[in-house]
Amino acid sequence: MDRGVATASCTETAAAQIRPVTNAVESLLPCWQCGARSYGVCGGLARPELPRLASLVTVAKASRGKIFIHEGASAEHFYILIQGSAKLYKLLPDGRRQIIGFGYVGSFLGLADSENYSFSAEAIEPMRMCSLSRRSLQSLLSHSGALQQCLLEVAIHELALAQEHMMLLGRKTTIERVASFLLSQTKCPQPRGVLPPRIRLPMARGDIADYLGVTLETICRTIAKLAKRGVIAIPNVHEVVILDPSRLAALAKGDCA
Amino acid sequence: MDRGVATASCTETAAAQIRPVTNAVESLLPCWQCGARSYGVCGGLARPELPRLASLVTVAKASRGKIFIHEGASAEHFYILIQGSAKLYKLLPDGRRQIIGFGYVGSFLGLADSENYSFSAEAIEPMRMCSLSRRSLQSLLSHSGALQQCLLEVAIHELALAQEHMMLLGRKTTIERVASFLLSQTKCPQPRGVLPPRIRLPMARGDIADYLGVTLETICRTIAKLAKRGVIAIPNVHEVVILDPSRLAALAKGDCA
DNA sequence: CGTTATCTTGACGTACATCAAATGTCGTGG
DNA sequence: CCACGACATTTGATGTACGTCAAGATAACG
Repeated sequence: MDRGVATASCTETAAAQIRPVTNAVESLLPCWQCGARSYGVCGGLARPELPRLASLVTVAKASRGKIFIHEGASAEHFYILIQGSAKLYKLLPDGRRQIIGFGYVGSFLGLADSENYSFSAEAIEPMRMCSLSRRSLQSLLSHSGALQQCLLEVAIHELALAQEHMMLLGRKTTIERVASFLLSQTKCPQPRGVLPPRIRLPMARGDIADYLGVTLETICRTIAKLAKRGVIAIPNVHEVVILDPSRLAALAKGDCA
Repeated sequence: MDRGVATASCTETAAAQIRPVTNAVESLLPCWQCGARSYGVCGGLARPELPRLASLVTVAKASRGKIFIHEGASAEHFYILIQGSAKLYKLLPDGRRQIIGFGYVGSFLGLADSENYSFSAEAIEPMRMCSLSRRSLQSLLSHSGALQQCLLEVAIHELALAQEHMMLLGRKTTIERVASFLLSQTKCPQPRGVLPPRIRLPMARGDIADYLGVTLETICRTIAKLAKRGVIAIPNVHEVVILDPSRLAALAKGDCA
């Protein structure tokens, strides 16, 4: 049913393709990669649906610190992150900030329940993303039940994450928050070839603080405490090694002191 | 297109109806009512789709205190609340509780991103709800793009609410939390004929506390403080009158002290 | 290699939790 | 109808986890 509309060609090395459609196809290659991971939108799409997606998507870059979604602005575009990472946050009038989540490779960003974004997004590291206009997404959705299904699953998953985070923010102590955070990071895309216990923290301490609802100083102290207790080790500021996973898990659930 | 398969019988008073199909239609009447409100799932459904929905739904009751969704249990059913209200919550092993939301008339409850519920739900008041098996919902979704669309919107709206709540739990002071909560309650279905400034709080103080991430005592003190300042009045424990809406809104956003 | 941002550690203050007791509310049965 | 008991709410007294302020150490960057 999908005959060769020049779908394929999916490796980085095959850049020497001739037909112009190739570029579009290439832009969607990362979606396949995301799909390999758990919750990318593209992961749920069947092969025949990808060309249409590819034809509507453009690849954009953002350097560290670039704010590419502005809370309150008209929600014209959606993004699928294909490289780097981002922080999503909301602000109060006086500048207090709550980071509501981080975006990694495969994340779908920009879902809003009104005409406007309800949060901002800023690149933590140099970033690449697929950009999709609102109208394109609507068109895709109306043509593909699979995509709709997929997006629903993504939204429901995000909702479950948000609920877990509410529990953290409302009821957990600082050490439980940090333990939970470190554990959750182990489930994020990690650089290849590194063993599971070592995790990368691309974000600043202040970002972790605003994500966990405490201050920067408290984050420092708590991470130091975990290290002193031998639960983790800190080779450098942006990496953590989990020495005692089960104890960390127990701490995260508040099972012990 | 759906002829009378003599489905349910659903109203308390009109049990003497003759044509079997009437009951089915009637059972879905409350959906129409929800639709009048903003975010009921049924609200987005076109008339021709309702009979199919009605044929798969059964009406259930729950008395005050009844836990009808158990965190961790297999997610076999979804519910659409048609009367009363409920609290949704998660627990930590040691009993700490975070209420992640309240359900009112029109709420769709039970969305889970795995085979199991990720939260519990308990009736705050005597409750009636439409119950829908997981397989029924899947069947409905596969037949109706409109329903899928609708459910996506509901999920996205819930997500936005959750994000707003994260901001509240992570960064707002107690008085800001209470002000935000009272304001949000003004947007919930209220008993007919009552003027907007008076809001009903069916839940206990302890529920509000677990929703806002503080203690019961702090809730009492803060409500009392708002009353002392003349922002609200408290005719009785389960009702609040907003005397100064703009000041309450300012407090909720942290705009002033 | 200097400049600046980020991180870490310490000293002190405070908003909220905890503990405790009085008061109010509601359902039940005498 | 009223009296009783159980439970919810309110208010007070005290403790503490975390925030705030400040200074120094380390890392990032041009």
